[in-house]
Amino acid sequence: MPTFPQLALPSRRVTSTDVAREAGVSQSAVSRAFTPGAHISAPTRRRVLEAAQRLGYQPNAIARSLVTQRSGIVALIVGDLHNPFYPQALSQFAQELEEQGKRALLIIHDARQDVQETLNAARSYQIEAAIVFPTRLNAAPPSLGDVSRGGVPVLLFNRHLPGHNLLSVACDNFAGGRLAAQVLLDSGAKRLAFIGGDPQTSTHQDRLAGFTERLSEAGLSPIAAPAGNFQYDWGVQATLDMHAAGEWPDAIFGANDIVAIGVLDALRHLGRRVPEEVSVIGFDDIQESARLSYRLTTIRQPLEQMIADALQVISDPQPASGPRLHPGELIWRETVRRTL
Amino acid sequence: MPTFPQLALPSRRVTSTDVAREAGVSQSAVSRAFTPGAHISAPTRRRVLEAAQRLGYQPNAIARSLVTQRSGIVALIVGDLHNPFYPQALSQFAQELEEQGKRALLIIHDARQDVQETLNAARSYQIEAAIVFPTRLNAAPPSLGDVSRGGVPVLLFNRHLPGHNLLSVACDNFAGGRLAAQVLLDSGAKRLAFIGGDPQTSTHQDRLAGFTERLSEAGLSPIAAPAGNFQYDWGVQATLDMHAAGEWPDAIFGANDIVAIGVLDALRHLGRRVPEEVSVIGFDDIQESARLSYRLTTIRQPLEQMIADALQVISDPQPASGPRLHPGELIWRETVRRTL
DNA sequence: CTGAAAGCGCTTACAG
DNA sequence: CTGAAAGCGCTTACAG
Repeated sequence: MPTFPQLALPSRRVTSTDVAREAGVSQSAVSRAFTPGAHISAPTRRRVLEAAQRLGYQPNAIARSLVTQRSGIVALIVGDLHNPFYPQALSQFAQELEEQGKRALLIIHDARQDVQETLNAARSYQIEAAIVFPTRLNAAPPSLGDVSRGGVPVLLFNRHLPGHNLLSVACDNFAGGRLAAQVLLDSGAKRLAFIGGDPQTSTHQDRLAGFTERLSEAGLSPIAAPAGNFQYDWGVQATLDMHAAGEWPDAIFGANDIVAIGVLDALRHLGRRVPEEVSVIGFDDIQESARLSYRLTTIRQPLEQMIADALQVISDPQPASGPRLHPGELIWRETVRRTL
Repeated sequence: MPTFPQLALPSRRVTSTDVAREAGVSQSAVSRAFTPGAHISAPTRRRVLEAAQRLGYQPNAIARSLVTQRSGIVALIVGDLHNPFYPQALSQFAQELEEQGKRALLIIHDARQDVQETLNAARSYQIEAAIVFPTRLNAAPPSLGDVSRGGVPVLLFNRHLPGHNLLSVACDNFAGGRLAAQVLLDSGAKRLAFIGGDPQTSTHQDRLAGFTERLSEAGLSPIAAPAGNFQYDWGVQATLDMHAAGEWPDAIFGANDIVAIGVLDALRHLGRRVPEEVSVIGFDDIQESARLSYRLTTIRQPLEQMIADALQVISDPQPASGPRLHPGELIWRETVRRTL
């Protein structure tokens, strides 16, 4: 039979039945040939695989999902990607998922709509779990718990919702806040400020609480602790505002790295020397923080551990009992004054 | 009938048949109630929707895909997310896709494996199209075309593969390179350098070719044009290397913004003043470029247009006839010397 | 080990 | 407009 080029025709998709015919076996056999633990003889398997190869057969994961009731799809729900921390986390998640033979459905959640709706839309794809990156998610959508009761585990990453019994994996922000205070205190700082993020988030609250607690143990309290959001522009503006107000700290704890970087840029703009006049410390350890022009001292979130933990939790969801916390690690660079 | 709380039981998933029973209609009716253009009377529709509401029914998109042969899934394949340009593009794509009622499958492509394999894995999910962000993809996988012949349009975003008839949407990099040269020439530059990206990519090649062409029209040629990759560290290193070699340009065209930002940081590190001693121009206009401490003059890629175009192309794929090019736009900021 | 058959949860002609 | 029925492409007991 001569072969005709089929450039114009949309080639009909080839199914297991086609392969069965080609290989001279039953359709069940070809299914078994593609199912890891199945009972099938080596010769049969080989014939099937060869036939599949010839025909360009690829099992249909959609059909498989329908019968196995497992889609292999995990939804990654993210608000926005302005903070570089999230793309980093996102891509590591997707990569890990792939290594487990799963797929990541990326959903950009519009802050204007209800998370619940977003989750529902995802649920129709029979997702096995949803990981929520609450970049813009402040308050607790009361309905969020429903989904996890509906059989699909929902995990909040990098945040927890006090009072809601959701799965969550986060950095130990309270301890991290304490650590930041400790480092700054050790450097000799006396007038410390906190430039907050979104005040409704647990990340902001916990970091601030830890920071304040440690300060009070030293008989101090923050000379300022403005809250805003977790973005660069806010770090710049808050610093400029402080300067305009004449209230001048000798150490600043930025709620996260991107805010701290805004602080650094504003400080440079104002002509203040870091760390000679002001020490600055951040939180996250995003890649940018290591750059030549920042060299930001910061508390690193153990992303890899957190992701591994999150994946482990959703694959074997237990009733949540508070957030799962991972300790942050101090990364010494050049924005905090060395003790003499 | 009393209701029992079912906290411990994984609630069986409710199907259209359950809803049909609850509403006292046929299963077909409930399907119609959820199909936009279907013929169904308003009262029936309402009864179905109410029953669905009571039962918490959500149509199963997997089952629907199987019969309609349309999954509504578009694969977004990305190498790495180091260049902030990609997360930006990625999230805009996902958002647009959602607005069209589609879903984004995020696939992180490991540079060590064949793109073809990645594409095949995606294909098993019956994706309707694949958008490839070739962050690390240099050479042309010869098999790439197969997939597009297999019925699934594959579109390269922000790059094209000369000699391969793939769908592709990109910025007009050649014209952009010319524009960069023009701007620098107008500022009075005489000794111009290009700090390249990955030399195997069309983005690098086209930008360099346009740049060089315009220079030659002015009777000049680049005093240096080292190639490396599209990352920050390379921008730093290339600048430091130039300095060490004593070859000093009065204007630098960075292959993309993140490289140009590396250049800027290195220049600051070396104590060279921008733009007084050296002008710098980039390409992309990523968000970072607007920051207080960079204020990078650059050629903006019209991301929104490019994305809209890409989506339009994959929804109605025509035989590719070369890349679809969008003109870049000059964004004036503060790293190129103003003409006197 | 292998095949025939049922069934996953939908959509969509086909009759009425 | 509505329902009964076939069928999308698989997996998986059930017999052999």
